Amino acid sequence: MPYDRKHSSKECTGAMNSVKDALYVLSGKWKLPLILALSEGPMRFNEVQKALADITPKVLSKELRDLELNEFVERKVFDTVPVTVTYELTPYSQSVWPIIDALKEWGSQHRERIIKTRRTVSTTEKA
Amino acid sequence: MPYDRKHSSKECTGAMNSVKDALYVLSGKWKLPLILALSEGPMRFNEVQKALADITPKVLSKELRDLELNEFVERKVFDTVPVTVTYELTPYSQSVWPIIDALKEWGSQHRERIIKTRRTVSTTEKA
DNA sequence: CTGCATCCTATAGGATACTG
DNA sequence: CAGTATCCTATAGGATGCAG
Repeated sequence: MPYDRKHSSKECTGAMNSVKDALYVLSGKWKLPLILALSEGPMRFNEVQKALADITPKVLSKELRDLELNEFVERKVFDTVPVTVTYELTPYSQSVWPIIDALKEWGSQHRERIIKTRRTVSTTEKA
Repeated sequence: MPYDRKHSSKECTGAMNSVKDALYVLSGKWKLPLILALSEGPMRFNEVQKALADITPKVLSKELRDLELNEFVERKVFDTVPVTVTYELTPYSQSVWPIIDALKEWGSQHRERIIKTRRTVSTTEKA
């Protein structure tokens, strides 16, 4: 069976590692949607939660801390009563925009074609 | 920090759903790397396994079936002895290339900055 | 060679309740 | 308001062995 290799596997391995690395920080159910949500501007904890619709505080809290760690998000505490906390994107976070954009584009164009292999209901319809 | 990313929350919700949908099919540790690997041309099961380096047959098998379900990959069986099976990308799979590309680009540019929050070692170094 | 069966672990993610 | 604490489930992912 003769196949033809399109390019060297060396190149591919490098690319593979890059993709894996990116995936490492950005994959998961919430990271990218979270960044997308925050692109509207600084938001408070509750507002973010509302924007994400179905995320629980525990998970949201963890995700935000992860994003903070990787400097995508900055957390600001205002000494009011009661305390006010906002989350906003860092300039650095702009670097992931192409990814979100590609995902958004793809999702909007192929939504109908998607075959659900898991039972998790993602968005549009609930049952 | 002024960004230009402000837009109405309506738009944002739509975008969010698109992103979630895309993530639904494409997220996970292997889907995208797998597609990247197969971009070299048709490969046999063992070859794919080698290309992915550290994936087990069970997982590989499942991932390939998922990709097949969503028509990113076509499985071809050749009636030889022993049987030969190849996997290759469908034309449709090209639609996800922008995503892989964005990921690859981002990964290669920000690799050094990544903070590992989990102990899973993704690629470049083992410990 | 291809890849399923079985068993197992880790972790992502969630429900619910509660606190400074 | 902004989370944390606790408990829990599902799933991703892995190890090993075997079968067509």
